[in-house]
Amino acid sequence: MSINEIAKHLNVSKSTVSLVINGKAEQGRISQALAERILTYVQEIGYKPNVFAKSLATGRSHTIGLIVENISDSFYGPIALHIEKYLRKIGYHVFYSSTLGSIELGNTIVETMLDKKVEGLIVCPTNQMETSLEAIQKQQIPLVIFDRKAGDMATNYVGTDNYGGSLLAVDHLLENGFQQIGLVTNDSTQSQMIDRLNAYTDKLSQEGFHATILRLDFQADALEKAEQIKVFLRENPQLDALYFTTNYLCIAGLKAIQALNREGSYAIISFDDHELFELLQPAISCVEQPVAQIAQEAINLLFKQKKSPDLPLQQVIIPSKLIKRKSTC
Amino acid sequence: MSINEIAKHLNVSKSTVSLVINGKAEQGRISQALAERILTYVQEIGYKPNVFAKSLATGRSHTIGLIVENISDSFYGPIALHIEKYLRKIGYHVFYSSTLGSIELGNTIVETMLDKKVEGLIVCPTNQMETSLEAIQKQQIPLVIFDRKAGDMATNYVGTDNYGGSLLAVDHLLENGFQQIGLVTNDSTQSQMIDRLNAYTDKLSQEGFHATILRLDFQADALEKAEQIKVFLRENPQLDALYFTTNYLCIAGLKAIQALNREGSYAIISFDDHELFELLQPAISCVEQPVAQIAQEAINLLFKQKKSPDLPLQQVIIPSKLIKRKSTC
DNA sequence: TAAAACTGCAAAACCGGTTTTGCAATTAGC
DNA sequence: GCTAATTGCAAAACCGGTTTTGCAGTTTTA
Repeated sequence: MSINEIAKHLNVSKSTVSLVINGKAEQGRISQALAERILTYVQEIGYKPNVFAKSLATGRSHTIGLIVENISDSFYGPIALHIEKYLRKIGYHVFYSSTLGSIELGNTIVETMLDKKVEGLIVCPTNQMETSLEAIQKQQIPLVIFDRKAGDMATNYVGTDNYGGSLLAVDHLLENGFQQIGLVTNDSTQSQMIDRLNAYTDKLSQEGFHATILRLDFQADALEKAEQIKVFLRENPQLDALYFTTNYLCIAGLKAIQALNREGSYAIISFDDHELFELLQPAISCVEQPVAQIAQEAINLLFKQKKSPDLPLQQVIIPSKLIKRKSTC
Repeated sequence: MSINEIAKHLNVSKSTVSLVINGKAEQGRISQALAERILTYVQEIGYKPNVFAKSLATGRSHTIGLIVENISDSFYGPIALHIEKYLRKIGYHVFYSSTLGSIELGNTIVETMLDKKVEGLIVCPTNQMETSLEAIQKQQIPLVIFDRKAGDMATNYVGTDNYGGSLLAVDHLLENGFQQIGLVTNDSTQSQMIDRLNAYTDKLSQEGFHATILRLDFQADALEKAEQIKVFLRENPQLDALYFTTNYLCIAGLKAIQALNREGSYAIISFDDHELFELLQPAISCVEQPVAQIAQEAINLLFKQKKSPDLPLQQVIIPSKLIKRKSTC
């Protein structure tokens, strides 16, 4: 059933029907009697306007795009949930895509999202995504970056205080008397990883302790990572504590420790919480990122920019929290 | 830049441009020389057809909808990842939505997905979703249900062999000498839960053992569930083994056990694996659902129906696998 | 009481594509 | 050498909405 057929059936013009349906009867000077007749009929047949035609005429898609590294990850999943839940309430739909850290994929994903005419994008950028992101800004499409910065581009941004959170982790280990702290991170140049790493090296050099760092291949799978961690642990028998810069690295590390039968030999702390960390023996302390808050701030920024495109770009840094799970650590 | 402007600039008609762009130059009897001239210009200016206009004209959205219970869950997340990854390759985009088990939400989500003109739907149904699902079928939109059945509706369906998988779990406990097996499930009437429960009660009654069942409020949060499990464990001190019908119930159960200081007192098995189950002490055995395979089968069924709408509806049951993680259990 | 303003709606223009039809010019067929 | 078929493209119709304009008929205003 189209608006044309409705108009024909009621012997009115389709412009009249359109105005009435969209609550613009008054502005279109349609009499109340006619408006009611139209509304009644529309209700009766359960008319739903064709979304393609509507979008074509209005230029609006009521859709936003969410680009994350991996939707099945325990950090991005809850963010995706929150975003969709909130946006649905205000009449938006969400396209999602996972870059899996691939530069190439990241760029094509941005391109196809733009082709789909999303009204806004919330993006966890891959490396070298700047050109694509600039294309978004050039098209005046609201954009919020989260989790890590996109090079040194000026964008709206939401993230946790990675440096500060990382300091909390290192301090916590030091306060509990651990001095041989190994850091396990990946080799990416992403800002959040750099920040976490820097806090560690700064603090250790400041205290006069030795920094022992393992940089894992970002693209390696979990098994390979665990293998490399095993080698690292064997080569550094002096370590009494391990700091993992993300939870999936920590999981790989725990598997490595288990494989070496060294359970309980290390004080362990991780950036990012995980559902089961509190159930492990001993439980794993961590620096927690407030996921719902990150998601909500991203939405806020996005709609702020939509409302006032000329507002200056904003950076929101959310403090992270230390969760202590053991007495010894 | 619109197709009209291109046509004007090249002094040709827009129909010619459209035919050439869509590779129908031959069928439209456009000379190769003109076709090349058009293609060159189109490339030069980087023209992208307006997706709204294209969809309006063709009736196609190249979009499918994915409705799950919770996108951030460790079962649905990987399914969402796989579906999006695969569909992107063949030029489709994916809208997602989480029902969170709410009947009301489930129905409105289906409605808005239909309004968006998705070309297909992959749905993990809530209770009482039948009317909405029938609306989908009436509109001839390809539909695949997964994880659980939608009442006794005839639909395409993909799921694991819940009864068989559940038998594997119970058998495994029995084979290892445990005879006082408690079952922790939720109170939903969803088919997959019923199947898992039935395998348990059937097997126990067949072996002449007593069934001890806790049905948790489906909507309760994790903390409440853990509390109820604590009560259950206190009231049933005879239990030597626990079978949880999903991994999140198992997690709640582990927390309850920890709170009661009864670690190691039970043989534990769970339906659905979890990233960290293998790291726990003792590690948790489970019945694993092959997530990627479920996702791929759902896609296959969807596109089969798209291709041949009159094909009979299909049910694909994928065998589940027992993962043994301890010597004692 | 004639010009001005307002009322209530239809008609038209527009959004940007796809697909069918039509028509002059050329080629083929006999 | 005249008709029929084919070529190469333009023009028109269509998808289904929104928004602006136009135009009688009525009511106000001076």
